[in-house]
Amino acid sequence: MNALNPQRDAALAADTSRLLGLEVLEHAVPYKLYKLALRGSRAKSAYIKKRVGLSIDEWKVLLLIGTFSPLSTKEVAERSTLDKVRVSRTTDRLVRQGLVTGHRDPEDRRKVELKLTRAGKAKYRGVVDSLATWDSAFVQVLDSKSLTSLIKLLQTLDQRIDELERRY
Amino acid sequence: MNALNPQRDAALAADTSRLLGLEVLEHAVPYKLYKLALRGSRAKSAYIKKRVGLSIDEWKVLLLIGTFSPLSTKEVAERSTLDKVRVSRTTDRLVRQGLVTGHRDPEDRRKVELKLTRAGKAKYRGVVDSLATWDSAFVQVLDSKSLTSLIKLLQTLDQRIDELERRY
DNA sequence: GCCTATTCGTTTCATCTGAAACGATTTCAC
DNA sequence: GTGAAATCGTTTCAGATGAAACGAATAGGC
Repeated sequence: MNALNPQRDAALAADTSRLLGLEVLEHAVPYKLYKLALRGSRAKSAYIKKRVGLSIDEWKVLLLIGTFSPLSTKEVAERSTLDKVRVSRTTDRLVRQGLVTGHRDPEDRRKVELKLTRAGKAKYRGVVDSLATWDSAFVQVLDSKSLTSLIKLLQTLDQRIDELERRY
Repeated sequence: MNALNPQRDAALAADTSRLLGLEVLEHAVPYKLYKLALRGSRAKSAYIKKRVGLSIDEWKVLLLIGTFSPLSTKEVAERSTLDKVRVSRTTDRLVRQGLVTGHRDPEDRRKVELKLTRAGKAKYRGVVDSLATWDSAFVQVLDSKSLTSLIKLLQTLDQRIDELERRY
């Protein structure tokens, strides 16, 4: 496989006529970005699974409930990238593990008031601690200037997606 | 039932979230990175789906076969992020669409020689063109210096994952 | 040659997934 | 008030998923 060559990559990304499949797939920025994000997510999840024994969905939901308690199923869905079906199933699992309680809201009996149990709070602290450890270790390779620059670049690209979604 | 202490619990949660939870979930770099990559991938896939009518798996496999033809199922799996089961099912769909042929390799009758049909080659050009259009439009918001910088940052973080996987 | 181990691709099977349908409840219009 | 519409969370159902089992073919040791 070819050595990394940022300048050539940039040129390739901008020059349609010279593109072949290989370059598009393996050297284009979107591909690198996607692969990095996926790898990072998987590595972090494996780490958290090992330390607190929860799946991605589980610790995400637990984190939200622990932080904003009490929360309804819908509110958890809105604050995460999970849909309500998935949240419902995840909270069900958390309840069965004795980490979360889900009683009907007396104010509106359609809703469920999700709260952490004592055991849930202990898990919550474990999740928060693991996340903090991993995330800070992750970005520690970057000095503060690089980190600021990265955040700005990501934000720019995020806005770019808005534009492209409108255009195409 | 466990004895709850709402006031103390609320204070604890709020305090913890201010220190860690909230920042970790919504403001941390890994989260931004993941969200951007996911959004970008979905937007691009929707665009390609609209232009050439293929799913992500389908155009990825088509792209690899078109670029390295002939390729076996295993080779496609190795060059992509898909496992062999997934590749097998995807090629099956591509064959049924008349875009790919899969004859047994006469040299080694366990293997399948995957090649593009005439229609497959037309699709291939459509995929390449769509990818080039999207990818170059995507990174066009960044000047060449920013792009180079971004690529370097991504590479640094990718290596960082290697380190963290070894450590934890 | 012969027998075992390995490789390749497909199929099986138990699980996961989310759109749509659903019952229960609340809100709104009248 | 009464009935229609909307909201909330769960369940259903048809399709997707991948680890493991599988048959077919080849490679390697003797």
